[in-house]
Amino acid sequence: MPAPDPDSVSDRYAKLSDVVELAPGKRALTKAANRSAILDAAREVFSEMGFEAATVRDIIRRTGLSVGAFYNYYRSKEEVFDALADDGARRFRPILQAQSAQATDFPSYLRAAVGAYFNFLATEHELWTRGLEAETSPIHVRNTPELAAVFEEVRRAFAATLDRTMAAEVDLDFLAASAIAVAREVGDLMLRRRPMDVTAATEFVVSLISGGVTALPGPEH
Amino acid sequence: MPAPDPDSVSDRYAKLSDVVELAPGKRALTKAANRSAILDAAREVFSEMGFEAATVRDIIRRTGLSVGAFYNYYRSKEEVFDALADDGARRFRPILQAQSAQATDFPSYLRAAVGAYFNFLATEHELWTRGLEAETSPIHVRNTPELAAVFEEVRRAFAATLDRTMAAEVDLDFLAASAIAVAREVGDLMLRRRPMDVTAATEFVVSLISGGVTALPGPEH
Amino acid sequence: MPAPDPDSVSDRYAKLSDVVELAPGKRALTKAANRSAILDAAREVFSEMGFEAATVRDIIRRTGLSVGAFYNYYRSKEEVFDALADDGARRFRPILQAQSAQATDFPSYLRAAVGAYFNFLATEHELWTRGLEAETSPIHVRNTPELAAVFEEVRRAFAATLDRTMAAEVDLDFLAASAIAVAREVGDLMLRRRPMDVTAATEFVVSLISGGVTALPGPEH
Amino acid sequence: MPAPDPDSVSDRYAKLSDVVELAPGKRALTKAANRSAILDAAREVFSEMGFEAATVRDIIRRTGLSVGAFYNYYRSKEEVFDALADDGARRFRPILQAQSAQATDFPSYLRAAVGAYFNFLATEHELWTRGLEAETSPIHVRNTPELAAVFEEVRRAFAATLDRTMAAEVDLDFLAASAIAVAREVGDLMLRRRPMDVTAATEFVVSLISGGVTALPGPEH
DNA sequence: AATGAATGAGTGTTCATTCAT
DNA sequence: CATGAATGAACACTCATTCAT
Repeated sequence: MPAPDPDSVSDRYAKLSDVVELAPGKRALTKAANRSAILDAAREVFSEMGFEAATVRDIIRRTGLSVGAFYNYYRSKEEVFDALADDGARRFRPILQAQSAQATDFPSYLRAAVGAYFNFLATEHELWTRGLEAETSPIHVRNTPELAAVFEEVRRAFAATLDRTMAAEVDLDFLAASAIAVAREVGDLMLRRRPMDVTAATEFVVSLISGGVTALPGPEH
Repeated sequence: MPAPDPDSVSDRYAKLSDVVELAPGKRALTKAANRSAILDAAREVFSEMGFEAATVRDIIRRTGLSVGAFYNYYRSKEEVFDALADDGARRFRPILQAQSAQATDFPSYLRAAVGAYFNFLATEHELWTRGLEAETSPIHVRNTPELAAVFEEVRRAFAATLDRTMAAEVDLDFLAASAIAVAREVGDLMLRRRPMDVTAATEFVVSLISGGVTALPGPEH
Repeated sequence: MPAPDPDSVSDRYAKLSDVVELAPGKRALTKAANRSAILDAAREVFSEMGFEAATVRDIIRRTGLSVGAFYNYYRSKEEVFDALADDGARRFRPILQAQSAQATDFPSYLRAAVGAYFNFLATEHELWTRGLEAETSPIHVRNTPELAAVFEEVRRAFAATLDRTMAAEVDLDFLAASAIAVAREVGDLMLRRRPMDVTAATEFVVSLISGGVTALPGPEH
Repeated sequence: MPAPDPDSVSDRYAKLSDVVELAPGKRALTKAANRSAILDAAREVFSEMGFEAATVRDIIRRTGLSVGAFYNYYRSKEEVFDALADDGARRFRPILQAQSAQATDFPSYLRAAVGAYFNFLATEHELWTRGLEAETSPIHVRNTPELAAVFEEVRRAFAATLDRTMAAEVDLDFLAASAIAVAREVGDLMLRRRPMDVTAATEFVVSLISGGVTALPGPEH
């Protein structure tokens, strides 16, 4: 931690050594590619076996790089984990903002946020489970670092909207936590259904949170 | 060595010496105490660092016993984990059944189940965080074995009730998962509030699931 | 090792405490029985799994005694091993002496010694393999302590006879070692044949050592 | 992890870097040296204390390497053992074949095989007892993996020859076992004599097996 | 930078032995 | 003496991390 930290995922593509050549040279490309390859591999591995069980060798094995190279890009196993979280949050933020831009009241924000999340989920899903899909049946999508980050993102924005639009008499903490939890759980289920129906899932969550059981739409409908 | 193994400390509770004296002898007392001490320590350790990260040595360190003693009582790290799950389920089941006995429709069952769960949670909480309470801030109560078992219990009963009382047009999987998730999350929050208000938390969950945001009671009210 | 060593197998049946009662009391009987039970169990266990793999618990499990009792009778796992050797030697010595008493020249002594050994082997065999016989197929009778002791016994007597009756020009060390080795190996084989033919085996060894291949009798003949 | 495992140090002997330079690079040299150092150390350790009693740490202690390094080269304690056996057999086979090529009848084959074995023994001896020679007095060369393999080799060839050249009336099993045992024992003794006389030892065994005691040559003669 | 062998603390587990009861 | 729970040093093996090449 005394060192300059070359690793916040915001890749500093142009480093002194690379600048010698006019365009980002092969070196720089390789560097970015390696960094990203490690990240991808780590995503898969963490999602397949969880952080604890995953070994650094599991990760680099999928990249074709060497153990040593891993430590050139990330200082520790934990750092990749964090990088993954950053990465997820960075990818999710624009989606969230795009969808929730014109939402003003709680229901519209809720729909925007949940929709954004489910879309993100559907898009990313294959990144996390590239290939082996049905081989092992991971009853739950593991608590990947990116998911954690995304939740945090939503939780914040969500709470803010709630704050602005709801009367003070509801327990905002409880409500935010509940909504997030429902979204997480339903999102999880959604990922495992075929066909994967993002709209239906969104509708379910919005209805449940807004009007409770009685407001619920039917399934497959 | 897969055989019953008469050598382990475990459970030949009824021996001559025990029968002769009315109360369990000092030996038996110590045995029970140790077994329970290990269980308690394991509960704490698992809840603080999760099963993978927890080491057998972490567990026994808190008991003052030796590594060897651990293996006198449990055959493996996994066995304590399972014992914990059994234990939780065994303690929870009667509570759940007592509360949900006369519930016939979905709302009353929901209230019964959530109430049972929150009561169980409040009661058990100190078992899981004995002492160190605020020392580390475990953002989430970890997925302890007992919690897992309890969830399973509720999920089953819950789904059954749902099945009987709701029209076919709601997505039961989504609903059950959502209700459980909300209960889990709100329960978690409840545990960290002072004063700990079981009734309010129960009321919140029941209201949200039944009638959505608009049906929600105010906080601290 | 500073202690008086209560354990050389030559059982000191009468100990101070036992002498209080006139005849060897129940205590003494039990003591002798326990000591012998441990020895028997150890014999089996060592012969089944070898010294290293055998555990003290394996041994006492077969006696119904407690671990503690084991250490009342023998100071260590190694000590039982040694006791077993002593025991075997002590049982074998009279047999050997009886058979070789009137032997004067080398051939007659050879026959006597080999015969004694094979008889001993046949007799003891069931002690070592009580029950499970064919269950596992121990390609070789394990180098039990008693066997080692018996060999030593024969080797000595053998060398002595050799010394007296053979011209100085044969290599006595080589010869003794060879004869012993042959006896050991053939004895081993003999134990696994059905019917077990002690005479044939003896004849084979005596013939081979005396006259070489050309002097050999046919098998099953 | 049962898969070929590209991560272990082992044997991707032909790599670009190795092919470019004529001689193996320093890296490769070190690797080969370490692998061989471990093998040598294991040979010693197994021969001194036997497989069961030997610990991986005993082995690596003699190499100056770390525990981890051991597992870079061999996947388990058992694997070194097997490697040792393979190694011994591989070294012995050509010697045996060279010597027994033109042997047709039993006596000539016997002399060839025994001679081959004793020569092998004499050559290998220093490998097994490097240094400590007289320090501990290993009454018997332990049943090292290589010895076991070599025996098997001889036993097979031996039995084959026997089969072809001897009348059916001798007990081939007894005879093969006996000859092997004698060779083993005499070889053992030979190793401990100074000067070490391979020819005399061979002569002794051949004479004894062929013609028995009366055919024996004198010692040191 | 890349490589991959080396490192050694740490893991779950076993077992000879001790000792309070 | 008998008992069996407690002890802790070992054991085989793993893995994050370092570092010479």
